[in-house]
Amino acid sequence: MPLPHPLGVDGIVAFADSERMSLPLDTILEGDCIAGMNRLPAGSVDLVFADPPYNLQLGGDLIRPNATRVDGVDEDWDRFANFAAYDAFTRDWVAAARRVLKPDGALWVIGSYHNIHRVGTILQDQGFWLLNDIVWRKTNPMPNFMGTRFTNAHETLLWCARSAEARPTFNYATMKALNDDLQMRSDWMLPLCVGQERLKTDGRKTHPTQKPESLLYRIILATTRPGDVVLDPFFGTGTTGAAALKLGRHYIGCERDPDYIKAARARLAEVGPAPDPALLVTPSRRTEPRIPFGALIEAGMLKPGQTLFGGARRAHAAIIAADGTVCCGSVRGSIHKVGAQVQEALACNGWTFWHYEDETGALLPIDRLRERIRAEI
Amino acid sequence: MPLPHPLGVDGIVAFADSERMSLPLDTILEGDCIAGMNRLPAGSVDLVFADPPYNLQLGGDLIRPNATRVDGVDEDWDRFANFAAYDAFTRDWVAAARRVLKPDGALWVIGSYHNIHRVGTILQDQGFWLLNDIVWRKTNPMPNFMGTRFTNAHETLLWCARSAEARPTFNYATMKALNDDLQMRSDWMLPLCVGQERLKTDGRKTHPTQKPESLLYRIILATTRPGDVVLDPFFGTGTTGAAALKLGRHYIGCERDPDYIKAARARLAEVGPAPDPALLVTPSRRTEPRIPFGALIEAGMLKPGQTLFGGARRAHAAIIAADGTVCCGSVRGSIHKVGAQVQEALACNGWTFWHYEDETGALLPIDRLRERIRAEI
DNA sequence: TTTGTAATTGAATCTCATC
DNA sequence: AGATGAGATTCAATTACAA
Repeated sequence: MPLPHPLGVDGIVAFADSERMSLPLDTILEGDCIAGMNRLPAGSVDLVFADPPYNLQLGGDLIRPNATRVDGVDEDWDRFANFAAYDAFTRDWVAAARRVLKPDGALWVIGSYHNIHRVGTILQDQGFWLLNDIVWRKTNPMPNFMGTRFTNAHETLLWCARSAEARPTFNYATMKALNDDLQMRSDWMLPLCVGQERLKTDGRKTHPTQKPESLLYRIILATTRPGDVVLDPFFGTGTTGAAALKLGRHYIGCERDPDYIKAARARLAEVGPAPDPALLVTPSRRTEPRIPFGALIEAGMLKPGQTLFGGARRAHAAIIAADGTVCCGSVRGSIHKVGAQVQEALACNGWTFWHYEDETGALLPIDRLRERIRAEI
Repeated sequence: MPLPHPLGVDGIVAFADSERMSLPLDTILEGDCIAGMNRLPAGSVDLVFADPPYNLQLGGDLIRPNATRVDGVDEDWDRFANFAAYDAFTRDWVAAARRVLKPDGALWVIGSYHNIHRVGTILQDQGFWLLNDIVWRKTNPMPNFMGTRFTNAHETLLWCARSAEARPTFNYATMKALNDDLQMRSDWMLPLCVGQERLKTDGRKTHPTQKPESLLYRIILATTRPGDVVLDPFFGTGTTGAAALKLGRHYIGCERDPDYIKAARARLAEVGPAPDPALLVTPSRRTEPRIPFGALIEAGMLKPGQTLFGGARRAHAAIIAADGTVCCGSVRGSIHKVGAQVQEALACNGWTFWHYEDETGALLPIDRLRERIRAEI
C-alpha cells in the first residue's frame, strides 16, 4: 500500500488531529507560515491578509542622483532561483491559507508587478474567485531616479473569495460612509508608512516593507465583522495585528524572524482597547429587520380597501387587500410586483414607489410607515 | 525524418519566405491576428499594443436601480471554455507578437482583473520583461449597482520589453512635460470613451469596448518615436491607428470582424496629420485631492470612540465611529449632517464646526488635520 | 436662445432567505 | 440543489427635452 503523499488533495499537509491546536487568538506563531497554518483547524479563520515576498529581482545597487545608495529590499527571504521556485512557494502558502479559511472567508494579497500576476494566476487556479483588484496609490512614492520608466507609484491588492459561490463579508455601507457617502472605488490613495509610524531598531527601519496601518484599517473594516479572526501568514512587525485589535477583531500571525516577532509583540502590547462595538458597524437598510408589508395593515396604519398611489401626479393607483397584496386592475400581488407591472419595468421597490394619503391629503411613501414600526422595535 | 511541428520553437508558425509580405504600413489585415502577424517579417515592428478579450465570464442580467438593463459584453469573441483555453489563446498571440517585434521593441497589453494575471504570467514565462504596470483610473466608471463590491474603477496596462537586456524607447522628458513637470506616475486618470468620440452604428455603439484615444495617445507618445510602426492585433474600430497617425507613426492592425473593419477604415480616412490638442488630457492637480473625513481616522489622527466638540464652550459633543460618521445622541451621520442637526440648522461645514482636543487639551478645528494630510500629498 | 431637469449610459465576473 | 419572490441598490458625463 503506497504511503500517502505529504501534500494531500488541495496541497494540504496531513496532520493528526492531536497535533492541531485550537485557535490561538491574538498570538504570533513562530516559524514557517505553512507549518504554522497547518497546525490550525481547517475552516477556522474569517480573513487571510498576506504580504508575501515580492521576488523583486533587484540587480546591483541603485544610486540616487545625489550619490546616496537606495536601501533596497535584499533580504534572503526575497530571493528565489526563478519563477518556478516562486510559483511553488506561492502555491504552497495559498493552499495552506485555503485550508484554514472558512467557506465564506476571504483572502487579500498585496504585491507589485513583479509577483502579483504569478499570485493572481495561482489564486484562480486553486479556485479562488477574484472580487476586486485594488490599487494602492501612494501619495509619496519613490521617484524613478534614472528616468527610464514611469514612477512606480502604486501597489496592487487582490481581494478574493474562497469560491465563486461563497458569500464573503463586505461592509458596503461602512465603506460608503468612510468615503463621504460615495461608493468606495477600487483605487485608494494612502500614504507610505513613514515618520512616527515606521518602526525603528537602532535608528534603522526594523522591516524593509512595513505597510501603513491605514491600509489594513480599510481592508479589515471593509471585509470582516467585529470579533472575526484575521490571519496574516507573513506577519512581519504586526501591522495586521495592530489594525485588527484597534477594530475589535482577533489576529493570528505567522513569522519566522525573531527580530520582527520581538518588534511586533512590543507594538501589539501598546494597542489600547477597541471602541464600543456599536461604533464599529454602520447601520443600513440591509442590516435592519425585515418588515412585511402586511405588518402595516396589522398595525392599523393602512386599511384593506384603502388606495395607494404611485408615480408622478398619482399616475397609478392600487387597492390594498387584507392579505397584504395590492390590486391594480387585473394585476394582484406584492407591492413590488404590482409596482413593476404597472410601470412595465423590470423591477420596482414598492416601499418607495407607493404612497398613501395622510390626514391632510398629502402623499407620503409607505416606507415612512415601515420606519415608524422599526423605531418602535 | 519527422515532419517539423507546425509550431516551432517559441510557438512560431513556420512560413516560407515567399508567403511573407513586406511591412504593410497603415493597413488593416483582415482575419485572425495570429495568421496576420505570422505573415509579417520577424523583428519588424517597434511597438505592439494589444487589447485582447478579457474573458469576463458574466452571469445573468444586471438591472440598475432605475430598473433598466446593463448592456454587458456578451460577444462570442469573449467566450472561453475555461482558464486553460484562455491561456492557450494568450500564449499563441503573445508568441506571434514576440516574433514580429524588433529586439528593442516593446509590448503593451490592457486588461482587467479577470484576465490580466493570466496575461502577465504568460508574458514573463515567454521572456518579456515587465517595465511598469499602469493603472488607468476612470473618471466616470460604471458604479457597482448592487452594493456588493468596490466600484471597479480602473483597468490595468502592462508595459514590457522583449527581454531584460533590451533598451526600449521611453520619452521621459515628453511625459514629464505632459505632467506639469513632474515625473509621470504609474496611475493615469482618464475618462471613458463616451459622447462624440464613441463610434455609433444605427444609434448603437459599434464596438462594446472602444478605448479612449487619450489612452493610446499617451502610450504611443511615451514609448515610440515618430515614424515607428505600431501593431495592434485586436484592432477593433481602430483607436490605435487613429492615435498613431495623429502622432506621425505608422499602424498595422489585425481584425476579424468586417463591421469593425468598415468602421475603422471610415474613421482612419478622416484622420488629419495634426495632433488633436484635446488628447493632451493632463490631470488637474487642483481639483484632485478630495479628503473624506474618514481619511483622518485611517491616518490615525483621530480614533474611533474619540469625542469631537462643536460650538462655544463645548456646547455640543459627538463620538467618532470607525466608518467616519459621528454620533450625537441618537443622531448618526457625516460631520456636516450631525453638525447641522445639533445646531438645528439647514447646513453646516463640519470641517470648521467640529474640534478635537490635542495633547495639551487645547481645542483645534478638525480642518487642521485635513490641511496636514493635503500638505503631505 | 438659454437654462434647468430628466434620461441615458459605461469591459459588470453585482442578493438572499425561503421553500 | 434549484426555483421563487422580497426588496436593496448608482456615479459622472453627456444628451435630450422641457420651460
